[in-house]
Amino acid sequence: MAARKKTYFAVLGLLSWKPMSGYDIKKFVEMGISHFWNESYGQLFPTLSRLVDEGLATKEQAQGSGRRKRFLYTITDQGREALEEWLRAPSEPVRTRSELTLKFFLSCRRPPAEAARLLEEHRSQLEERLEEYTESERTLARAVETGALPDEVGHLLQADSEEESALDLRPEALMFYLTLRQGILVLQARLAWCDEAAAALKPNPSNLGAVTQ
Amino acid sequence: MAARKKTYFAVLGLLSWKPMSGYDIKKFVEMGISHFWNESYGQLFPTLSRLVDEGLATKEQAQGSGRRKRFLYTITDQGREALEEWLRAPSEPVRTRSELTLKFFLSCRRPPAEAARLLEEHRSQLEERLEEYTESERTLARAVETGALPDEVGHLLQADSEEESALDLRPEALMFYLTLRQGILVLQARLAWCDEAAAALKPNPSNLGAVTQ
DNA sequence: CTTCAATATATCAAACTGATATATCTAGTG
DNA sequence: CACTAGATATATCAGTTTGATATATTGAAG
Repeated sequence: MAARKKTYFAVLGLLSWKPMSGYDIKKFVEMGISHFWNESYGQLFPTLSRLVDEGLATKEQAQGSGRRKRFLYTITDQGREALEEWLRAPSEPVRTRSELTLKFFLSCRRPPAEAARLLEEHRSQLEERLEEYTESERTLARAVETGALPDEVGHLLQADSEEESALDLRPEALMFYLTLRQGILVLQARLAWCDEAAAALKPNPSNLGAVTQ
Repeated sequence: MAARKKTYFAVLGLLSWKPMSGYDIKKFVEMGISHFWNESYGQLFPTLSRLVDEGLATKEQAQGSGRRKRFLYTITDQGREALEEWLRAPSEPVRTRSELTLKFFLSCRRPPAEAARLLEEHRSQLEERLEEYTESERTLARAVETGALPDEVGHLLQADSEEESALDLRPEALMFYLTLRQGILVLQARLAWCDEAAAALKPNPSNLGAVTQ
């Protein structure tokens, strides 16, 4: 047997916010919460079918833009119960697989330039992401007070019925903001590590003091 | 098609340090580098077979403790070439799936106590790990200067031939130390986030100033 | 002398990834 | 107006990874 059906409950959780299609969910995860979660189509569609089979969600045909087919999935009461149970259950710690850290580690007995190069690659990867996150952070900090989420995720959460009063999305905005802050803090920590590691590997190891603090 | 054979090259990389058995590799990863990497038996044994099939490693029967069967895998020249190529190739960024962060995010419209409880669970999970890491850090900081790695990993790296002069493992110790530092910095960042998030969710949101910095 | 933990290899179902196939509609370009 | 690129939308598949378990031997502790 394998694993704990993370996708299964993740999807259920997202449906508890709003009925969505498979495509919507993918976009939502990608645009909104990719710093701490991810889903692939290959897992998404089978999972949605399974949720329907097991009575935790319902599937209905909806209007896609134009004449495209589009299936909206809605959580059921039974689904909400299952979700709550999962929310209360103990959670797995994060498992990380960092290819760059592994390569760095392995470069131990190789020319010193190699470790340095890997740290540079690592740093530039992190900086690129940090820039994106910092950009989002500004938008979200405003959204926490106004409820105006960026459209990529906002349009999925807004009430679809025409004239209805717009939902107040400030609670959601706060969650987007806070979880993004986590992403930023972790990135900054990783960047700080790059500095530390680079310093420790500098040709002249006057660093030995620094290394042991 | 899927993926980039990370296990394949990870195993090859570890074998480039020292010939090992499947069990050794598992233990090495678990004891030594689990803060940034992990491998499961289910992937390890098939991968080892494949490395042998493709000429990147050789398999030979060796003496297990007592009369147990034990297979030692040794990297070949072709293996070293393939490894170097991989080391130079661009690397995938880390993808994280944090169950606790997801639950926290989803708890948006639920009783506030729930988000608080999840943050507490998160914090205690992180603190537990941080304690272990901090313990290791002390040992490794010493090992950086003496080369005396903790036995769990050290015995795998020491020359097996009886009277041979012991290898100087200080370069390896430095890598263990530095990558562990990464793990510590990231844990600390996550803990700092728990504080930040808890503060932002405190009943009286005099935090709005704090939230927007 | 028995039971427990460590050593050691191996396999499997289930979960997950990354790529790709298919098709429709929208907007912009020449 | 025709063409094309990109967004919308569902779906599948091979390859990768996980977590659990099966099996067997040995060493140490009680």
